[in-house]
Amino acid sequence: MGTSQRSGCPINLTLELLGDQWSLIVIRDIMFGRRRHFRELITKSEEGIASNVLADRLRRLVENGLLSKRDDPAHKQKAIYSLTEASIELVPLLVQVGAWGRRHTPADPVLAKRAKQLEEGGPKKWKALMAHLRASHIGPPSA
Amino acid sequence: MGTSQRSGCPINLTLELLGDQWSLIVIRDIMFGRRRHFRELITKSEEGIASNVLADRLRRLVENGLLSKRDDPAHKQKAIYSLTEASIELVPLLVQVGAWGRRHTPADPVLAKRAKQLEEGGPKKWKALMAHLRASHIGPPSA
DNA sequence: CCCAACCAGTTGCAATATGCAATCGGTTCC
DNA sequence: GGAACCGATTGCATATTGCAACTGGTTGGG
Repeated sequence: MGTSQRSGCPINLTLELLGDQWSLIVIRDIMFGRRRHFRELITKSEEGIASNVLADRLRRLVENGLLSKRDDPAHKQKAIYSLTEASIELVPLLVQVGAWGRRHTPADPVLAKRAKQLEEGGPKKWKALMAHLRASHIGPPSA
Repeated sequence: MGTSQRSGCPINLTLELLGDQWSLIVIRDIMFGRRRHFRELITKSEEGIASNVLADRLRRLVENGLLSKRDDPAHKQKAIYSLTEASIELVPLLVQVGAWGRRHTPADPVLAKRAKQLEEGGPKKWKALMAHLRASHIGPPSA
């Protein structure tokens, strides 16, 4: 799946990276669900991702610059996954995915609440969220 | 793949419908590439979709209300595929997919040109495009 | 010190999906 | 009447997914 390069269309290239059932779910959980470790992603997964698939997706997302991985200083075995600038810039895309899902799928109103707030908050709110994510995943600019 | 219902999250439900390598490519080609027939989608496909996969995706997209299918009055064998209101409302989502791809993938500048224009045109331009698509795919409101 | 719980994955296997090329029965054009 | 065109379908090799069990190592409490 690596260097396929079906075409240079930006939509196609994005789908080659993220067009599967799980990649955006993993990013959603890290972005909105505050998960940072493998175990958290597995055990708190609403959709029940399999551990081998999660391992594969995390590896590929890191490989493609959508996540970064580092050791947890407090625990030799724990790995901390963080969003990168590239994945933080998926916020507007995810907002539109949520907005469409809210209107055209039988989405649970409770789960759709955050999607609705982000959608109605507009670009201003998205940018605030993105700034917040940068602070907690990438750290201050001079760090 | 039918009634999986992994969760009621709007992002998840959207990915269950459209989260694969080809569905959004097919919609992109119908939406921006003015393809309306099976043959057009196959022979003019930049990415080279296989005919069995295209047949499957068209069937599923029709089944899920993202496309409609009708007979071509001018040719007994031809089927005309049209966008529906649901897929026309994917415009903002596709704009964001294109916008992200333009920034974060090695997209061809020529192919990225329309993505750039739509992105920079803002919601006003998207709505104009959506109105145009409604006119040519769904027909006038009182028809 | 010891053991249970926890850590990030890996392995094996069956089921499913994809990619590819050839082909089908029917239609239309010349 | 024959070639080109129509929307698919078929058969087959390969790749991906889902599931459950398991691995080697770490940590914290008693």
